[in-house]
Amino acid sequence: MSEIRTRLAPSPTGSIHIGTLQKVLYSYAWAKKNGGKYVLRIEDTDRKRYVEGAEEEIYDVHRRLGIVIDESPEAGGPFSPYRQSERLPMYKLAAEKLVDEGHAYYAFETVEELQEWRTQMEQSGQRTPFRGKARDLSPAEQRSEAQGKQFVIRLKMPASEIVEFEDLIMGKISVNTDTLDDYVIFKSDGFPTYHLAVVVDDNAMKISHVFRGVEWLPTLPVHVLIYRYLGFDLPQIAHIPNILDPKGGKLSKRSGSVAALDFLKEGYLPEAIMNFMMLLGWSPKSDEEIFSLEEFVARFELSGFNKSNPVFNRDKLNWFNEKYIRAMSASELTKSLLKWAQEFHPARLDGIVSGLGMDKLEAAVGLEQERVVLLADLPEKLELFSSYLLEKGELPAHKQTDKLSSTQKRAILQAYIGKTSAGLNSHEEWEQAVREIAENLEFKAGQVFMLLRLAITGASASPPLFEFAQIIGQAEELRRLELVLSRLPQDEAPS
RNA sequence: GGCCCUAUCGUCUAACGGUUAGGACACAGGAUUCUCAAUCCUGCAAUCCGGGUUCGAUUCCCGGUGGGGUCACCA
Repeated sequence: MSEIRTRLAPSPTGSIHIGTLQKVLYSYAWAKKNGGKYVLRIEDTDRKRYVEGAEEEIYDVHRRLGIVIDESPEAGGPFSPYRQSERLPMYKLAAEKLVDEGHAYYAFETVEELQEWRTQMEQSGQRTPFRGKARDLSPAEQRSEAQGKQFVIRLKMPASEIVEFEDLIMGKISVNTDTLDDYVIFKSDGFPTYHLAVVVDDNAMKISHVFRGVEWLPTLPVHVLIYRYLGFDLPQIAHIPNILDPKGGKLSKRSGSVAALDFLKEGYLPEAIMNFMMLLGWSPKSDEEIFSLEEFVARFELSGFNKSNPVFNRDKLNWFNEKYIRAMSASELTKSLLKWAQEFHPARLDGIVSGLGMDKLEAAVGLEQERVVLLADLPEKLELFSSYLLEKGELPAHKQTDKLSSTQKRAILQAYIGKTSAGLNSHEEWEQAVREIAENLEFKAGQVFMLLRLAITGASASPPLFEFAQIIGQAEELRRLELVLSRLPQDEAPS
């Protein structure tokens, strides 16, 4: 069997869409599972839509995901160059060959004429496939007419032919050529269109399997015909269903990010994003759901695809992210957080880091680890440690402490200060002490815990108090308590 | 509108003619608990509709309906 070679063939026209991650994942996994190569080819034949920096982002995203590209413009390879704009002569040759053999022809309709033709079609409520006027001229006649004129080269659709193809995911596809236009394969600017370039390059680069979006299904017969006319063998092709927006239609910004990098910026981990994308449209034989990239590569097979369009489900993505965050050690998570902040939100963590120092930061992250969904949730939580929310404010109201008078609150806080100053060295000892206070003063334990939480953390939701206090240190703990005490109203009618 | 693809809980999906239609997310309830989480348990919830084929259809065929794609000198 010949080598398994897959490719990603993006156009450098903007940010990498989250959906193309699926093509990356499936292409990469299939190549690696079979000891083959994953190659990147840049399809930059549209000069108008070219975006500076887009190619760099493609490498960047791969690096962040930990996916190594075997052959690319950057890495080189045996089939260089890997940018279509640098491979122009090959397409021209192929196009001329098709003309010579009667499978393509020079067409002279101008853009305006075509536009007019389309409007006419639209008005008549019909749309017959386009056929150029020069399609039946001989190659020689076409070329002489082309002298000094603008022209394109169009594929000459055969009459009433049923083109059949076996798709890896969709199964048998069949289309009648009478419903297809004479597609432009070579533009007047000297660049090929996708249809020609993709066939020429996949063949030249010995691509064995193609994973691409279903939007290519309607033009698949065009590609099949070009392969046939050029005498090339067809690769195996899998048309991946597009991901839909929860609100209907294709995934769009109204439901959040769509660019892969934006998800990273939001605080999703690469592992979680990949894991989520793997399973949108593909599933393993087992019920397992958590896969590292390596595990996915090992398990990936072509039979697990679903044919219909999946809906993007953020709750599930969030669940994956939580799982991955919890699976990390506190120190790994701290590193990820620091790196994330540095890249996407510089200065966001500065106050926290300088306030806590690295050791305490890591300990605090460890405490908050089970309470966050995104990396982005962490800074706010960590601020409870590095700065006191009640520096200038009042003790927050809470249903558990509402019924306590100032005098009662004062009694509790003073009793606690007494105990904690004497030294409480373990979680158990600490908890025992608090419960004793509640018992002695005849309050519910819950009330006492909540009052202390409010006073020490400044918030009604926090990590366990003893562990929290350990991190901020006894001096800071006492300072916070004294501050609250000093602010409690002196006179108050008993409730 | 023409052409192409598609259809199992709200969502992601499993079940390659015979299952109490399975799992996961979400949701609800409970256990645990110093709050918030986490964790564990339980529950709710699906084969789009109509015809065939068959002893028997989620599964095969046809039609309808819904969804998606495409109809550029863009990919």
